[in-house]
Amino acid sequence: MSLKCLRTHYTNEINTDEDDGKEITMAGWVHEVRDLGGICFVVLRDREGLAQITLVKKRTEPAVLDIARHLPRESIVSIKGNVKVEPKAPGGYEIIPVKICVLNEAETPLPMDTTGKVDAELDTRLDSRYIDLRREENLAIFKIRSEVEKAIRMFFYENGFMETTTPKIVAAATEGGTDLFPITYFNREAFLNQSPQLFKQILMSAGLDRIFEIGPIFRAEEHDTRRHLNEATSVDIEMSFADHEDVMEVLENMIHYIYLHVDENCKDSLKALEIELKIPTLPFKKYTYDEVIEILNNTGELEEQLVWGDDLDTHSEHVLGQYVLETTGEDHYFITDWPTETKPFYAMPYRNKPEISKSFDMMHTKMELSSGAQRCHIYDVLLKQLDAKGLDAENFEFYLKPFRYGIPPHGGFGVGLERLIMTMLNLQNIREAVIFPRDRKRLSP
RNA sequence: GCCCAUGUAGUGUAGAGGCCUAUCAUGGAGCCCUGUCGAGGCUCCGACCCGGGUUCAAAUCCCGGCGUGGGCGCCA
Repeated sequence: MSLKCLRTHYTNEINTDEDDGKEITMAGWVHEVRDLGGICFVVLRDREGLAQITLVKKRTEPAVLDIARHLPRESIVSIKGNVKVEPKAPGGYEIIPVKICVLNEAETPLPMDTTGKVDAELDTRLDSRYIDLRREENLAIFKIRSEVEKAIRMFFYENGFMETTTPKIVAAATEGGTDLFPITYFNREAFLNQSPQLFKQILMSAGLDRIFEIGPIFRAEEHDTRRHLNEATSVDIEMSFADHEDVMEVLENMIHYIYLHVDENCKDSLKALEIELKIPTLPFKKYTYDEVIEILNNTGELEEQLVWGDDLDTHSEHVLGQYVLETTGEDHYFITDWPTETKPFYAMPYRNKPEISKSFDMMHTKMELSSGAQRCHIYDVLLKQLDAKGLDAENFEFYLKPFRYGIPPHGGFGVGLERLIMTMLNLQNIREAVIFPRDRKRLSP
């Protein structure tokens, strides 16, 4: 027997104009049971919403009524019945049940409330994600995240990019800058990769021309903040015969495309989250690093003046974000032309001004979302830059060799997907943007 | 890693030395009730993170541990 007979319709698939009187079967979770004595309402919930099952005492078989009245909340049921158009019912229809099949009874008490009557702390929610996602507004985040990833793929396929997958287990601590998780690989030491960077570039030498990847990255930093994860998702691209200006254009177009797609395709989820999307305006405003330093030093909001060569700390990022928002009304903007020494070795220095590089960060008012650059494709310069960062070229042999046998000028970026979701949906904690987040303290579930 | 805050029923909270046999909501069990509401009414059930200390007396004050939240650093 196929399980198809357990569900003919999702709760949002009833058409009140056509389906009145029709026999249907719905399956899902018992959201609520309200027994008023002579009449009893069971609210059934599935992924798409709620449906009211109405049992009138006088007209319902006692056995069915008895089952309904004693259903523990969140039990799994399949209910066969007839659709009755009823303006009083939420959704405009109710189901008059013929048969209630209890597929799995839930224990009580539940680890947390599913109806929105009682709040739960994030930690409690994450411990019981399977319950947490039964709440519409929490599931909505992941319905949107799914659409964001779909939009990213659509955008890149439409723009001539190939999707790739690169290894997450690597031999060497690649770029420097961040701590890596060491692992045992058979009897050798290995690491979880911090970024697909080096592999993306090798693929430019291979001639793949334009690639993108959506995949996990691992950072062993012991930071513990609302905007950091130890396992995150990176949207990475690399494109050949392109400079940093070309790359920034792709990035802003991608962000714009995603916002439009979500705005168009996630109306219910946005409503559940009470979010009105603010579509960013193209092109994004660009500030050079030099301009940023000057702007920040003129705000009078820094305790200490910045000097050329400083990286921006958290406070500076916030002050700058506010400044940009107030002067342009936009959340998204670029900071370009960073000092070469603040950027990784693979960033391309300007030929006539090697102390600055063809690199950029793409910022949101609240935090950095992306960084990218035109890459250095000149073997000798690359060696020099590795050396300047104190990195040993021998460890990068697998990466460097392709640069000797024909690699086009190229560039790319990486975007933190969770940060994108977080800023888009105004989430207060980045963990809300991951179903099962990994942070300094959390390794389960 | 540093700093600050915090830990009370399944969940979310009140309590700030004795009014604590610990508040309220939600939830669970039971009873009453025929229409949309977070339905309502009544009865009952269920908790002070752990270990020391101060005190006649500790949920409450102190110390340590652990957990959690936030900020910073670092990082994306």
